[in-house]
Amino acid sequence: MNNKDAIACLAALAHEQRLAIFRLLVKEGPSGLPAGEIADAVDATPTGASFHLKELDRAGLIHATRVGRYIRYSVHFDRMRQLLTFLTEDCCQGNPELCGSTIKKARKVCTGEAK
Amino acid sequence: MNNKDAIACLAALAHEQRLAIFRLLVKEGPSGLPAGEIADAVDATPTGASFHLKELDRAGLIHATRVGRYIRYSVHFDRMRQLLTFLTEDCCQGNPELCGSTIKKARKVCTGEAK
DNA sequence: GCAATAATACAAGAGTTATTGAATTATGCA
DNA sequence: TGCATAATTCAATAACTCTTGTATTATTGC
Repeated sequence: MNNKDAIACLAALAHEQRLAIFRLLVKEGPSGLPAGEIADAVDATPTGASFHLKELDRAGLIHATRVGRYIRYSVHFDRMRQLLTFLTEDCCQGNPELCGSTIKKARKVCTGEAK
Repeated sequence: MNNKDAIACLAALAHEQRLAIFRLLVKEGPSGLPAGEIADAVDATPTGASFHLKELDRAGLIHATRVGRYIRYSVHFDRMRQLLTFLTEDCCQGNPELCGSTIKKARKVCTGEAK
């Protein structure tokens, strides 16, 4: 994950309906939900939901799979973890105790790093 | 942290210079840096840096302290943790093994929750 | 008080992103 | 084939955000 990727992710999430969609899909897990159900859940028009889903997809945060006449969307969890890692990278110059908690440990857990 | 707060944080971070500023300050830790040094580090004009610092401040992600004629900015680490928590909340309906890693654990560590 | 430095505030124009409605594509089923 | 459903694409307008330059505020030291 580089700066540009992270900005794309953050911009994608920085919108009321897109954030609601993302959190809905985070809760839902890998099986995801079809576009129509997502639109209903966040009170979006089909057109609006489609636009926002495309934005999240462009950022790499979700991905689409056609299942019959439905298109199911689910979170791209690797990408999500990469983003969280990026935001907490090198926290407090490697001294997590400085910020009063353990963001660095969190990062390790998020990413599965053993470092 | 509610939806509006999270959107403010994400929008604040979704900008090249602001993200660079934020990451610089995350690395720097609680002591922070003065505005001028930040502006130099991210190649911003004084006016531009001021605008972007204000945006990050408005989102609650950093805060300002005047020290003599300098204004030092540092990360508001609690707010940062709240944001990471918000994004990973109720991941996979509480079954972190579903997403192939341990985002839920990460969240506990981020937030210091014992739950 | 005055000059210099650090930083912010304001205003205007440019650029980008969001919303809306109508039209289009893809699939399933009778 | 023909119709209904699921979802996307396109085009136009509206709304927002960023950038730039100038002016202003706050602080230090002579």
